[in-house]
Amino acid sequence: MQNFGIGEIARLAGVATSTIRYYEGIGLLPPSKRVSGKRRYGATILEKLRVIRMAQRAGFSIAEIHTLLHEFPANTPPSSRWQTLATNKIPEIDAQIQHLQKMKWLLEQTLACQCATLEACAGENDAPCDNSPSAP
Amino acid sequence: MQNFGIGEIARLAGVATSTIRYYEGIGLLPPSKRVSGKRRYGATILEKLRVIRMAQRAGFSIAEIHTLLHEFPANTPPSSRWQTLATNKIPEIDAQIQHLQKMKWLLEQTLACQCATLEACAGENDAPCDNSPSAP
DNA sequence: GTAGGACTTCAAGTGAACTTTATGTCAAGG
DNA sequence: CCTTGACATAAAGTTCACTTGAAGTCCTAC
Repeated sequence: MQNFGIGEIARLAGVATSTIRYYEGIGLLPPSKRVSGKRRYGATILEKLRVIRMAQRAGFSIAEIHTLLHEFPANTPPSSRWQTLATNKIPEIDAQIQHLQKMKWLLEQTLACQCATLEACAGENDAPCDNSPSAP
Repeated sequence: MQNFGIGEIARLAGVATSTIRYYEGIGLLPPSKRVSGKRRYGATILEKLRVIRMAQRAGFSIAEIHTLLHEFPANTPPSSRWQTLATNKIPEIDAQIQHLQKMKWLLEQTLACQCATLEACAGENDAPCDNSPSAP
């Protein structure tokens, strides 16, 4: 069953081989079986990579995914793991959506503007929100 | 009129002095007048900094702000400048909003899930969208 | 005259998530 | 026997928008 080389896994999972090695290096994936020095994988690695990618797409950082995968007591059911992280993440996502909607509103305002100078634009249209990426 | 030191401007504008020097270094702000080697500013710098901050909050990168400020023909009215960039930016923002909404949906799905393993979760809930930050 | 504070420059560091590079090993094919 | 290609490691590079550090200048106050 342990039949795939890293290149094949990378192609099947749609990631770079360097990414897989990197994940292993930071402990996101467990050290793989080796055959004469080379990594050999079974199909389960694909599911693990899919979990990682799904979590990334859900907005989790690598550090958070590490928590999700490895920092719960061994018998914690996945639903609890997700819930712990997701209940914190959803308000973050809501805040980001709000911020983007204010950005969009601001741009639509300025599209309609006829200010004589950029400075005048800035003066008339206040900052869209306090969720600026640069805000503390 | 050219009465403010960089520290005072930084306090008034709510940015760090290093940020102002950095902006000048990359050409986002013009080289300032010097008095015995030290930067001296008039009040217009505050408006320039406000334009920059507004543009950042509207989602523009430093490079895009540079375009906005310095890479149009000198007589281009500000409304045209904004429009050129904003019409490209708004669809980007829409895409980001969509992506975040799908992330939220995905998290809500997994909150309700009872999968036995994380891998099962990943298998049942497909990737939220093709707008992944890691997508090409 | 010296201590303090604000300023100067230039170079290097930060963080996230990888990618790229340099160098080396290994088995298979011609 | 030799080349090719996939793999290995370790270290350094990438991007963005700054920040931090080191070393020095300048003016004011005591």
